[in-house]
Amino acid sequence: MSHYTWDYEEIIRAAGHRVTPQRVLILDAVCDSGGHTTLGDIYARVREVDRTIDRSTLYRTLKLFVELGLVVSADTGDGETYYEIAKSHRHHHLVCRQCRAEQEIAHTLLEGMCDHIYRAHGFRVETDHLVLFGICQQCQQDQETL
Amino acid sequence: MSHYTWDYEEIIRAAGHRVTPQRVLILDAVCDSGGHTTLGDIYARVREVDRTIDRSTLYRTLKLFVELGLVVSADTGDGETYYEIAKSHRHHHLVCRQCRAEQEIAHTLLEGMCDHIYRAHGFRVETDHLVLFGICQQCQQDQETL
DNA sequence: GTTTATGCAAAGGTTTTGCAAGTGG
DNA sequence: CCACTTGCAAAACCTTTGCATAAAC
Repeated sequence: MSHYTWDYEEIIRAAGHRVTPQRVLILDAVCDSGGHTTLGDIYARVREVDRTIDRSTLYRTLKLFVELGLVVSADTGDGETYYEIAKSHRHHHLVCRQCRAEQEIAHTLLEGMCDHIYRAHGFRVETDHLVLFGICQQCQQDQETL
Repeated sequence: MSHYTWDYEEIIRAAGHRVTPQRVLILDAVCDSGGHTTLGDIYARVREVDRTIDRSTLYRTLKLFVELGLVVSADTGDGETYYEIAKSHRHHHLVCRQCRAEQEIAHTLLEGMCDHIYRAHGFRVETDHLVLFGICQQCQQDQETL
């Protein structure tokens, strides 16, 4: 899951923007974090490499990356925005309220719902990165055995 | 859509909290606003009755009401938290990315998806107030006619 | 060289918190 | 009465913005 597989520099330049060390560093950080991360986490990562990088740069850069489609953002509904490297397949996340574990799920599982909503309300759901909260299998089993 | 139908005072007291004029006023305001409202809106409403009520009281009270299940909160991703009186039926919201219009949808539309997820991953989705982003019917039509 | 991006600092906004005074049960 | 609540003020956040400097192209 590396951004090295696509020519991100070309994408940035094609949109009339410049490839700076900071931008490369930030894209690296989002990549290295694996799943989805918060801005605070990305900040900590880039800070380990470059002590002078500023939060405002991070905000501006992430906003740009989302616009360019290099990064997808997800609003969890709990106040924090999550960021993740754009992948080829649309997917979403399940986050367990108890153990905080997260897993990825295919977009296929949501397609039925999107259809239902479109048929009922004419509304085209475009959430490309949904985060659903609930209780994971493991925590359910742990509760039953109590 | 009135809170007078349930014994909210009993719920508050049962949890070891007190029924103050401010709390009653705030619950009234959330109710009167009909659908979902922002804290600023609630603040304006309660201020019309009581000029001395403070924002911090409002924050504390709404937080309490959410804990008690009297009010549900949702983060629409635009920086403000929305509040709404808890209703008997679970429901969710659609937010248009273009015109920012919001509409309510029945939980029924999500049940199929929840089942799919449970069957595929054993994960029990418990999001009781989901906010889905996309493009509403009106904005789709406006785009087509351009 | 131009134009864009950065870092800094400061501002704007929402939400939280410490504390003395007030009030519900 | 006593513990919980309130209002006030201040602080803690998160995010954005203006501007001079620095860097990319």
